[in-house]
Amino acid sequence: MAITRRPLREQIRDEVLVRLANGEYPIGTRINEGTLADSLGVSRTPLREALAGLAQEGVLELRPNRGFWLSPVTATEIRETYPIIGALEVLALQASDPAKLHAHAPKLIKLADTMAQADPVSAGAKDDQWHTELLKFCPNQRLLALIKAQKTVVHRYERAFFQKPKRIKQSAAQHRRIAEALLTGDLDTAATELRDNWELGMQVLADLMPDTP
Amino acid sequence: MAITRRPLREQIRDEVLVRLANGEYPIGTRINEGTLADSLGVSRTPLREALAGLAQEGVLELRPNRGFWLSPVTATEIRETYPIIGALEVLALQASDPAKLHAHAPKLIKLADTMAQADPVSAGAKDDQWHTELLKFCPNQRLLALIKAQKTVVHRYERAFFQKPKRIKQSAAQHRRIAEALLTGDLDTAATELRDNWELGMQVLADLMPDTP
DNA sequence: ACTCTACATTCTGAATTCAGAATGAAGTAC
DNA sequence: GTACTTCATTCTGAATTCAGAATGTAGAGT
Repeated sequence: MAITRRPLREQIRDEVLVRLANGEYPIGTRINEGTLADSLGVSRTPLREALAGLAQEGVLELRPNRGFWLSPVTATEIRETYPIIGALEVLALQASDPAKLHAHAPKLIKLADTMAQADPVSAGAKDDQWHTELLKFCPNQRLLALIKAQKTVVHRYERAFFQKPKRIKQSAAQHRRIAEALLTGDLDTAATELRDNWELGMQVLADLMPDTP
Repeated sequence: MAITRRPLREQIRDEVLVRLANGEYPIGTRINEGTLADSLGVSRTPLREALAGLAQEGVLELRPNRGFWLSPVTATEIRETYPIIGALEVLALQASDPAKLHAHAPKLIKLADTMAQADPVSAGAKDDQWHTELLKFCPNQRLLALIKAQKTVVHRYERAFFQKPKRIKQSAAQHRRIAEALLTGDLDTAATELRDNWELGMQVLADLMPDTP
């Protein structure tokens, strides 16, 4: 067995993200370090390190002498983050080997079709999976890490997006068009469609958010 | 007077970055937390928080049970980071108000000309200043913060780039062309030239680096 | 009744302490 | 003389403790 000596701080990070995704902490409230540390069964030191990391990524907010807060994500924040992810994914796509993308396109088409029939609960995971597959030939590891970090910030809002089955279909159709463009070797179209894919997410979610709290 | 109660961890971060920029710590060595904490006059707790933040950005490396290391930047890392910065700056440019860019172009041209005559020591600062001025109308604060973070990683290699006066001139000329494109409202050309500007930096620095240590 | 102040409580930010992993040196076997 | 093992030392990772800031409440004064 692979002896997993993962740093406590990383395990904490993952667990906190899971709890956030489950909506266990109400938005807009303060995180009580002591209470959370107790509930996790660890001390405040590694917990603070984990929270500080999440704050640096933008998942949490750290107010001086006021601790960590789950500030409600504003429409502004959505409008700022999604274009970043879009641009980074386009860059990752352009950095990938076109031949490999071409060979991989059929699988991406299949995955898109699977997603089209997914229910709102599992659609988010399918969407994630598709994007991961799309970028798996990108050799720029730093870029992939950065994309992952940015996605973490908005990850818990995916659920809201896929609430309406229509959007699942819409998004899956975009995925299909991207994959088809890769099949014909039309990288420019693929890039444009990919940007649009994130643009759609931005528009929908920004509209759902309170405007300027 | 504005009573500055800046968190210790941020002050430490800045001080460590200054020392890194001054080349006070030899590349490829381990950072001794205790020693550094003593030399800074603080305890290891906030120091670790600061170092963890730098590690997350990629300035340092954190090996499990081996502490923080100043791993030598490889050619690979340069080749991975610069395109990211380039893509993000292009996005920031495209998100800016064209009218404001147009009005600001003369100042950018002037700054470019100033930089063309700078010596290798001050050229880096001039370069930074120019890029800051270029992006100052970008309304996407998160994007600007991300760009700043990415630049931190490669910042201490700027010095090497501007060692040769020829490169200062080259870079300044690119800046001028970008500004001129903004003056005529040709945003596409400006974006392309901006990408090339980072491409040039990447090529030169990657060649200077040891290949695959 | 309302407001302002003083004080007690709670929580964060930082220092200190403790436990366990990694490193290096000494000693022994071959 | 060389290689392997054992043990002491050093350093990281985590827990605990301490100091000071923020918040909430009770009581005095108007």
